[in-house]
Amino acid sequence: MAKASGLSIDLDPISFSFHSPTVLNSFPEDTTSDRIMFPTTPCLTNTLATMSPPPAVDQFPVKLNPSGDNKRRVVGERDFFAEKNDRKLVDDDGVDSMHTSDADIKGSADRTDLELNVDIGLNLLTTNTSSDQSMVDNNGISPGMEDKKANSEVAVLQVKLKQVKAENKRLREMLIQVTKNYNAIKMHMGSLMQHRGGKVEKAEEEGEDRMIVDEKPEQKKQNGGQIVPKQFMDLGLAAADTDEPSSSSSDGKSHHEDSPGADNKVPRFNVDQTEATMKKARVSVRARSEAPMITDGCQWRKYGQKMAKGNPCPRAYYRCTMATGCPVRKQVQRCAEDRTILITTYEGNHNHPLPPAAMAMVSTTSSAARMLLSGSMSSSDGLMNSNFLTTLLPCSSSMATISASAPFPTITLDLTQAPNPSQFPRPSGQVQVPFSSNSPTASATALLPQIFGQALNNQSKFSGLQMSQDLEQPQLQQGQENTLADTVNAATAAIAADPSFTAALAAAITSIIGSSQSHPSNGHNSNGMNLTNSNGNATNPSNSDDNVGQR
DNA sequence: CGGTTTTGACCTGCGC
DNA sequence: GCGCAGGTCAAAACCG
Repeated sequence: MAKASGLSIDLDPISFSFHSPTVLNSFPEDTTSDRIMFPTTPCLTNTLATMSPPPAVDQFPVKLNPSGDNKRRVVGERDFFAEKNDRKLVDDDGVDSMHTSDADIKGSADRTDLELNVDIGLNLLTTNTSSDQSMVDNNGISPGMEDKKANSEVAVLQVKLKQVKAENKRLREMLIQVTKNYNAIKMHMGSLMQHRGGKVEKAEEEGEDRMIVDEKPEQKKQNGGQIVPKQFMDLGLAAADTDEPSSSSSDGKSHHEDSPGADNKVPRFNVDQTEATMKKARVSVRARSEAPMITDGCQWRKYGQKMAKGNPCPRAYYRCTMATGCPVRKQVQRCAEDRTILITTYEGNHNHPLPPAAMAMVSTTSSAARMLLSGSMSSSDGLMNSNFLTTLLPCSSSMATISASAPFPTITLDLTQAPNPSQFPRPSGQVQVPFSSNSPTASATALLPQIFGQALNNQSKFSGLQMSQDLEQPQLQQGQENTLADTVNAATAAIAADPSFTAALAAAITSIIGSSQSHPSNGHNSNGMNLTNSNGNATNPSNSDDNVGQR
């Protein structure tokens, strides 16, 4: 799949860029760092190790010109040795135009190719040093053979030097691009943190008094630019792997137990804030299903049920039982307005390996939560949110809602048929992107996590690069918009036109892959975006029956 | 019999 | 301080 190969560099700029500052500063000297993930790096490193310093070529003229003239020879002169010894030697300009015909050149090139093949096997690079000169001169080898041998070495070195230069050039361009991306991300995060600072203060009063709220960008720079990278890494893989158990959002005890192991080099503001927020971030999925739960591949145990205000349907609480102490929980509740709609809300990160069937939903929740947090850190970050949504939606043929006003940052993925956005009340500050679709069936609901997982997984990989490019190259957005619009239209048309939902899903999945490879844009889609006034959960405020205690 | 579900009690945060 | 609502605990019941 495209996800696995070829896209790793382009689609995962965060991990690269965020690890890169140290490497970038030392590159290319620090070519052994495993943080450099260019596929060609090992080759380059080896090549540089054997080829550097390149001026080693200058040693050969000494041998090639016994007269003591140390002037450098050029490669084009090497066919001189195929001629009679009485042939005129090259002039001081290193050009033998008077005696070199086109046939000679071609013949020389052919020989060079042949010699290259032979000489590579001889490993001449490791045996021919300046200190060998006297030994070579005295070991009884005829001058002709010696010259020919040296000539082939020159050819080998010249070719390799060309290759190295070309690779260096390519890597330099990539390095420049990566550096740009990194700087853009750093700047963007700086602005996000500044913007976020005021919002965090209130949360700090709840007990996280060790956070450094007023940290300024200058202070971040003094930390070697590691703050932003570290934070994002923690949000990503680390969050899924190291999240400790009992991260109940209500007991609050875990908030004071998870800091001792934190990296002291990282300001607590970032680590604590993101960890605490990550635990509270939620991903809600709305889907039509007759089943009591949507199939997501995980094992759940119901630990509670409660009547929620404004909804006659009870809310069930589940906790993941695939591993002891897994902090992941979910709530399942039917929509008050339409009881065929099942609302599943996920919270937390699994602390154990997952079966393939569960990976999709895990990708969905973790990626959505990650994107939600990164996007919600700034209300002005329209790029992020729209970027996320437009990537998500081409495959979902539904509606995604980001709630910044809810108690916990929540993103709602609406997989139900919702041609009329006003059908369900929405919280204020939410962004909705309606898409036309056929209504998913209960069986289709089981497939949706896979689709979302793919989409969100892709999104999580390219978001950083996309964001940086958005910042640096706004002129590209128009073209990307077109690409996205095409993708959206194609996916929507495929879903709408095909009566077979399975076929439509295949088309949608194809569009996902295509969109990820073609750099989906953050632009507006053809279906538009609109702001609505609602508040995130599908409860009906007018239905104020107090059902608590009816259990 | 072990795992899961049910359900009343309890805890916590928040608004008034 | 009080009540409300959301969330969790844990014993009992249930199930395969």
